[in-house]
Amino acid sequence: MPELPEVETIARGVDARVRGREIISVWLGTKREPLQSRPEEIVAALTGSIIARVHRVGKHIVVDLVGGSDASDKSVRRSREKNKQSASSRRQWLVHLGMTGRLLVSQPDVPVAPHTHAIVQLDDDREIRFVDPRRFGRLAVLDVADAETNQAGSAGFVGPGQEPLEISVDEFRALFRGRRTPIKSALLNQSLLQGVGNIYADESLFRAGIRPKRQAARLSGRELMHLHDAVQTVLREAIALGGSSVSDYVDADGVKGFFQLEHKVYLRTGQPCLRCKTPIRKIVLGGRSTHFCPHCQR
DNA sequence: CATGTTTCCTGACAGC
DNA sequence: TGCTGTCAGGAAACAT
Repeated sequence: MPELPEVETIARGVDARVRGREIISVWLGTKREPLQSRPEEIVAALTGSIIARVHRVGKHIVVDLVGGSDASDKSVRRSREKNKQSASSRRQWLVHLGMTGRLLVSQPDVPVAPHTHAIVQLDDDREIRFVDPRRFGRLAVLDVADAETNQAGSAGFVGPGQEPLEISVDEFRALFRGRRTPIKSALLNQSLLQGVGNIYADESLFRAGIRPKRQAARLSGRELMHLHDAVQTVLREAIALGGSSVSDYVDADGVKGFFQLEHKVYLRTGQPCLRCKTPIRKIVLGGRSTHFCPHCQR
């Protein structure tokens, strides 16, 4: 399941492969669930655009697009006129991989995998393919409004929460103030921190020595400081190793990550804690499987 | 608003 | 072998 480190790895890989390419055409499958924007809007936004950059925001892959064809779609054209951007329009293609989504850069002769929902043809004949068996992933396009609209000064999609790798300790503490929900659930809440998912929530809590069920608001300042550090350390290490390959995750080249070898609790139910040998326990918290060491985590 | 619960999907796997 | 049932889980929708 792609979380921040996996999405970062994929975004970097795709960026290195397709930056500067022009999009020639777009094919969309018949399934509706993966499309968050209207199909005509997606086709209009992508076709003829140049890929300026591919990066990550939270768990989203963001493809910055510049220029491109005039939209044949009325609402798209209307909004562009309103923003006076018809000459150098700026849009973003947002990809969320959900549980099983993949974004692949393929040669055209590579067979199209089952559950391929979108194929974006580039000017060098390669293709960006979006594949997602379980269809929890989403594609959307966004017209980027004027740069003043968001705080960071960077135009475009910013997501609902804070970036775990950029947040300060004080901001991090403030996120959990007054929250009665278990700390694990709070870590998974994307409108607080964006990018942390089930694996890295469990791993961060283990490294900080905190029980997943603890009420967020009841953690001490010191514990939150340790958790802030644990989250950042775990995410940075995971990025350095290309993410975690559990189930079928692979990066843009089809290469696996190696952080799963560093997992201390995730999917280690019943196995001895690597620090104290106590068997790792698994519980369900907010509908999510949750792994922890009952001795090391208080 | 905060929090908890249900729903969407298919592949993998257990059990018979 | 082949069927059925269960489970996984991000995020949105819905309920409390």
